[in-house]
Amino acid sequence: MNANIHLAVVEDNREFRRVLVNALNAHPGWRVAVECADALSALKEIPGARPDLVLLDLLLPGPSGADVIPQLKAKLPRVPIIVLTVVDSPDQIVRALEAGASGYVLKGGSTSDLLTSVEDALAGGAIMSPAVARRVVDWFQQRQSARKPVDLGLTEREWEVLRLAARGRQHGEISMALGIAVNTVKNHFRNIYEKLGVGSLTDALVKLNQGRGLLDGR
Amino acid sequence: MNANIHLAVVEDNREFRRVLVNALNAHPGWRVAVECADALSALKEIPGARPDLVLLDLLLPGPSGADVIPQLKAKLPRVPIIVLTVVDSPDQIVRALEAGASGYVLKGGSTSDLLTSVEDALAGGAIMSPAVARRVVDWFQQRQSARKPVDLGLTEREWEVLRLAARGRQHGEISMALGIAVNTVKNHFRNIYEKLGVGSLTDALVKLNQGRGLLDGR
DNA sequence: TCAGGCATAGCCCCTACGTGCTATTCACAA
DNA sequence: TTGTGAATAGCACGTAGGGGCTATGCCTGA
Repeated sequence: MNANIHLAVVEDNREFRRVLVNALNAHPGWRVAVECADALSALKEIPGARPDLVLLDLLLPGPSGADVIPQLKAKLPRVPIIVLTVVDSPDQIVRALEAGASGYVLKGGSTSDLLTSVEDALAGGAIMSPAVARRVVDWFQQRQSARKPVDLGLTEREWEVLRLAARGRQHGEISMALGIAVNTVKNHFRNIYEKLGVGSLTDALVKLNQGRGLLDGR
Repeated sequence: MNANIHLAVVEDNREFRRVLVNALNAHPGWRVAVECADALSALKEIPGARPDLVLLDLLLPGPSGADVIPQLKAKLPRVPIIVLTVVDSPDQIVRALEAGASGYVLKGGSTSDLLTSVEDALAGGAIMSPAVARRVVDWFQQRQSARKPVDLGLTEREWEVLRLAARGRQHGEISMALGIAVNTVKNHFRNIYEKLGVGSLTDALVKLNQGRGLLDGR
């Protein structure tokens, strides 16, 4: 099964690319079939070469490596992509994983660690070094805590009203559902808006989703 | 620094717990200070014992291990919790990580792998075996793709308008931002609403978030 | 006992929004 | 060439939603 594994490498730094390619070629059964220095040529050359795995740097001249992940994945859905970069922000990591990366490895680790990672990825696993995993876990926890403390003094009733509104009910329907007058519903909204410092339902929902936008990611 | 690391183990299976405790105690400098067989006693005994790390099974008689994570974390914020279980569903894994677990290890790996994991966690890293990482990555991608296929024939321009609206901009602001007339913006909305089969912005956003409710989870 | 917060409710007003209808331009495919 | 769809734009109309202002009954804590 080590027959002839073809690899693709996208990395703009010449020096580092040389080292990388040499290390990979030294591994029995592996061969670096494509080398690219930027995102555009990666998109041009990689799909045709049909490699078994892609090693991708994020910081590239021009379009970022993150941008090419979805497009590569679209053309080579079953080919694992490992991101290899110095960027260690949780957001970047999560974005890469969402885009379809199978692994995320920080530059600076040992070469043998990297080779192991590639092996794991070829075997169908996903790769996260403890440092990267730490970031992902941080992201999860911040995501969680970013949701709860949304506690800007809204009363129970106000939450009820807001939740119904967030499901698309309008004032009249809410008043029916809660068995109160429309004017009362309006009053609740009035108070909600004041507490949140906004001026419309959409604003309120945006605020509660903390600026994340209600439909980022299309 | 290996001075005297105190560990806590929560695991209902007597056999497995024995094996586990023996393996951990065999490690120089480590000592299992607390053993619990269920969630309730874990909550009672662990905070007082102030261990340096907790190994936690998810499948326990009575309350699940997942339920105790937040409470343990509240009392011992800086103590890493490693989940050690047979449960490998992405949802469970993500839930545990959100709750505050620092690592997630599947039972069935080798004991030495486990010991390495504990070391990594004590060193401040997070732990995910390739198998677990795979699940997490799957979760990310499914989360992403669960959003995309919302493709009810909206044009590029319509998405633009909608995205701005979802961030709280109103018709006038959108028209400014895009350099088009307010009437055109209204027209886009008209078409968007028709395509989505709704009658208001809120409805549209609800629809695109596929009924998930815009603020479930308060 | 009294102040203050909450839920309730009414009235008036204005405007952003949703909708019905029409029209022009451009690009692309039949 | 003609037709279809997208993007642009206008006008007119009605209403849901947001805001100013006031008021009452209830409960709780000082």
